[in-house]
Amino acid sequence: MIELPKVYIAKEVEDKWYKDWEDKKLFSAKIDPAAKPFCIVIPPPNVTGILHMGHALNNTIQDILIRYHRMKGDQALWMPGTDHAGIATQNVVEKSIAKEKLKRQDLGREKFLERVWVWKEQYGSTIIRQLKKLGASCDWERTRFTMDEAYSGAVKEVFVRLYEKGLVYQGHRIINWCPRCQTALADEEAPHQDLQGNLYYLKYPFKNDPDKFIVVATTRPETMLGDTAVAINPKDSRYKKLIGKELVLPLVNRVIKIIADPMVDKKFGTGCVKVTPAHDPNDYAMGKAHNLEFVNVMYPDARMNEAAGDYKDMDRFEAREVIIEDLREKGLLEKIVPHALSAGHCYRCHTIIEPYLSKQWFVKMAPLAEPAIKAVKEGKIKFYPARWKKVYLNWMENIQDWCISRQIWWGHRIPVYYCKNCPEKIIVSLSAPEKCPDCGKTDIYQDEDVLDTWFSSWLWPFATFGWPFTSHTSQVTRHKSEEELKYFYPTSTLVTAPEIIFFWVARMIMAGFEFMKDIPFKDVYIHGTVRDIEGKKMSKSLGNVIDPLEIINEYGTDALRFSLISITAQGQDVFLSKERFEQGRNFCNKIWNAARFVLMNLEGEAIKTDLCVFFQKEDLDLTNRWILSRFYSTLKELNKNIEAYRFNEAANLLYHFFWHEFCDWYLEMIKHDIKNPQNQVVMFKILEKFLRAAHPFMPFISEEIWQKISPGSGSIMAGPWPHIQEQIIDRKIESKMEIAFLIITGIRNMRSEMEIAPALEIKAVIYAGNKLNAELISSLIPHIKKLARLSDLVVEEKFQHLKSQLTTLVGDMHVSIPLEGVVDIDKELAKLDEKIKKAENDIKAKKNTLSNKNFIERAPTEIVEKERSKLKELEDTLHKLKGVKDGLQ
RNA sequence: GGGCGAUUGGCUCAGUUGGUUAGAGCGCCACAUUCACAUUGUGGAUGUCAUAGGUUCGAGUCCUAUAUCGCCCACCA
Repeated sequence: MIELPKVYIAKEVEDKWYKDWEDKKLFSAKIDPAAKPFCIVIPPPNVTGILHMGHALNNTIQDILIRYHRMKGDQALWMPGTDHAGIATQNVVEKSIAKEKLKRQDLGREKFLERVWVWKEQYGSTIIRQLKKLGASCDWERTRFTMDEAYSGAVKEVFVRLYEKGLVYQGHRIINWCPRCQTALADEEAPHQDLQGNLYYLKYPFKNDPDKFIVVATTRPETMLGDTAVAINPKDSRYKKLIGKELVLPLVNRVIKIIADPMVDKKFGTGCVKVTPAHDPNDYAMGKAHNLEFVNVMYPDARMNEAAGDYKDMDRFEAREVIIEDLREKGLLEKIVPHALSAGHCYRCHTIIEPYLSKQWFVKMAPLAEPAIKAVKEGKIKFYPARWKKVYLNWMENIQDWCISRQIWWGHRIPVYYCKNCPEKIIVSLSAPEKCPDCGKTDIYQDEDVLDTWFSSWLWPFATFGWPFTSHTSQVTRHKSEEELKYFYPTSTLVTAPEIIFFWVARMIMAGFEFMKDIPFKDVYIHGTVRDIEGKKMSKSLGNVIDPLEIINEYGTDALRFSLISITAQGQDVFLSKERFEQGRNFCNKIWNAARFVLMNLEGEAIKTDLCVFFQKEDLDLTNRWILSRFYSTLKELNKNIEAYRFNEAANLLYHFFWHEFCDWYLEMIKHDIKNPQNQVVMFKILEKFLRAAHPFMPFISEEIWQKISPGSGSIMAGPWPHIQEQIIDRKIESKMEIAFLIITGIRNMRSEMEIAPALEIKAVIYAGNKLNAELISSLIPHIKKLARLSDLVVEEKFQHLKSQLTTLVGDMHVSIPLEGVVDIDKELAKLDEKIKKAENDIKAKKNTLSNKNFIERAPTEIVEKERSKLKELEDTLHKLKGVKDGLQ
C-alpha cells in the first residue's frame, strides 16, 4: 500500500521534477536516423520580456506538441532562445541609465552597448527561468540569442548576399519616423490608430492678387512650412484655369506654384491640396513627379528646424497651435472642422509617427515573396485555422519594400563601409575592409545604423542551427551542425499569435526559400490573444493583467496549463478571469485523489501483472471491458485532436474521461469489489496510461504520481505514449453500460423527486421488455444496486402495472420503484394535494391579473412579460405534480 | 474603403466534412458528510442557437441579406 497526502500541493513537486528532467538531459534531441524528427523553434521572446499569459499559452501549446511527439518516439527538438529586440531593449536600458541622469549620448556608443550587454547578462535570462517554471521542455543547451556571434554572422551574410543580388538597396524616401525613439520603422512597426483630429482650412494668397486666396485643407498644419506647391485635380473645372499660377506661402513667404495631379481627390476638403514633399508619402510622390523642392522642416525629434523660421525649436504639436493662431491673426484661417483620422504609432512607445524624408536601407520584397506565396497556395505550408492563409496571401501579394535600417545602437550594425575620400563609394562586406578598393586610403568608417530586429529573427529556423556555418572553428562541429540542420529542417510546426504573421511568419517563409531553398516549417498554428474577462487586451497600463507566475504560485503550473488550454478553442481569443484556474486546480486534485484511492487499495501483485494476460483470457467483466474500451476510444480521439491542433477538445476529453467516467462511474462501481484481481489490474493500468496521456498537458502531477506508482522505471516523459488497442474498443460494450447508467440515473432521479433519504435502501423492479435486456441487466445487478442504493433489484421481462409504484422509461425498459412502505403514501398524497392546490390558486390569481385590461395596458411590458412567464411556470409545475400523483395512486 | 471574426442557458465558451433528445465549466436550487477527493458526491432548473429569407429528407452547422460588437489592413490630405 502506497500512501499519498490528502491534497496535491503543486509547489512541493514542480521544481523537484523539473530539475530532475534537466539533470537527466531528457529535453535534448539528437539526430537519430531511425526516428522521425519533430522540431519547433520557439518564437524567441524579447530579452526584456517577462512571462505574461500570452507566453504561457503560446509555450504551453508548444510544450504539449513537443512532449507528445517525444513520447511517441520522435526526436523532438524544441529550439529555445531570445531576441535582442533592438528598440525595446535599448529603451529599457536608456530608462535604467536615466536614473543616473545619463543619456546614451553621454556614454557614447561603445560604453552604452557595454551597459546593454551587462543588462542582458543580468536580466536577459529572466524569461528563460520563467519558461522553465511553466514546464517548457526546451533543449536548453542549445539556447540561442539573436546577437550571438554565430547568429550575427548569419545576419551579415544575409545582408551581403541580398545586396549582391540587388535585393538590398539604399534609398532616399519618406519613411515612418518615431520622434521619440528617433529611428526609422518598417510599415508594420507603425500601426495605424484612429484619432480625433481637425481639418484645418488654410488660405494661401495669390502672388499677383494678394486679396484672393486658394483654400487648402490639412490635418497637419505645421507641415505647411514645408509646402512647395498646391495641387488640384487636372479634371477639376473649378480650378483648371489656376494651374501654373503662383501663390505666396503664408508665414514663410515662399512663392509656390499650383500644379495639377490626378492623385488629388476633388471631393475631399476644398479639392486643393497643399504639397509637402518632405513630410508626406503622397506629396513626396508628387514632388518627384513635378520636380518640386523638398523642404524638411523638422529635426529628428520632431521639433521644428531652421527651415521653420520663427517656429524653430518648437515641438510639432506646439508649432501646430502657434501656426494656427498666427494664421488666424492674419485672417488666413478659414475654419477648423473636427475630423476623424488615423495615424501611425510607434509599436514600441506609441508616439505618433512622423512621415519623414531620410536615407535608409531597404529590401526589395516582391522577388522574395514569390516562392513564399506559391508554397502557401500549394499547401506546402498550412495555416491553422485556415483563415489566416487569406490574410497572409493578401499581405504578401501587396508587399512593400522593407525598411531595415534603424538609427539606434543596439543591434546588428549594418555591414556597409564608406571611404571618406570617395563619398559615393559603398563597400558592403562581411568584415571591415582595411582600405578603400578605389583610392586605397584607409579612412574607412562603418554605417552608423543597425538592422531591424526582424531582419535577424527571420533567419531563426536555420540560423539557430549555426547556418551558414562559417564561424565554426572545427570541421567536426561544423559537420555536426550541418547534419543537424539537414535532419531537423524544415521544422514541423510554428506556434504563434496573429499579430506576428507579417513581422515574422511571412518573412521566415521568404528567408527559408531564399537561403535554404525550402519551407521553414510545415504547419503554422495561430492561437488567439489572451484577453481579460471583458475582452480587453491584458496590459499593465489597464491594470487587468493576470500574472501567470502568480497563478502558478497559487494553483500550480499544471492547473495553469490545463485551464488555459481547455478554454482555448482553435484560434479563438481567450477571455480569462482568475477563477478559470480553479477548474485546473480542481482537476489536479481530482487526479491526485483518484490516484490516492487506487494506491490505497492496491495489492502488490497488480502492479506487475501484464494486462494482456487478461485480454487473452477474455475473462474481463463488463465493467472492466467498458472502462478499457472508453479509455482507448478517448485516446484515439485525443491523438486525433492533438494532431489537428484542437487542444481544448483534447483537454476536455482527458477531463471528461477521467472525472466522469473513470472516477464517477468506474471507481464507484468497483469500489465494493476492489480486491478482485481484475479490478486491481485494470484500475491500475488505466491510471497509469491516463497519466501518460495527460503528461503533455500536465507534466508535473503526472510525473509525481507516476514516480509513486512506478518507482525506478524512469521519468514518465521518457516513456512511451500509450498505444491504441483497437481490439479493445467495443461500441457495443459501451452502449450496454450506457443503459445501465441511464437506469441508475433514472432511479436516483425518482428517489430525489420522492425525497427518499439517500441512505435509505429501497427496492426496484426493472421490466426489461425482452430476454436480451433481461440478461444484460442481470449481469449488472450488483452495480445498479450499489450505485442506486437498492436493497433489492428484481428483473422481469414483462411490464406489470402495479399500484404505488413510480416508473420511469429507459429506452424500451420500465424502471419502477415500489413506494409501499418506503414513503407514507397517504402522507405523500396529502403533501402533493396541498402543493397542487397552491399551484392552482396561484394560477388563478395570475390569470386574474393578466386578464385585467388596465394592468396589461399600463404596466411596463417587461412586468407583463414577467407575469406571463410566471404563469407558464406555474402551469408546468402543476402538470408535473399531477403526473407524480397519478403514478402514486 | 476592403477583409476577417463573433452573436448558443445567469456568466464564459465548446459544438471538427449538415444527421437522433444542442454540450461543458462556473454560478444557482435541493439533498448528502465517519466512504479517495467539499478543490467532493447525487439530483434539478434555465436555450424560439442575433434577425429575416433560402438550399435540403434534415440546418446551431451551408447560402444570401440585415443588425450589433470586436479585430486587421489601407497613401483620402
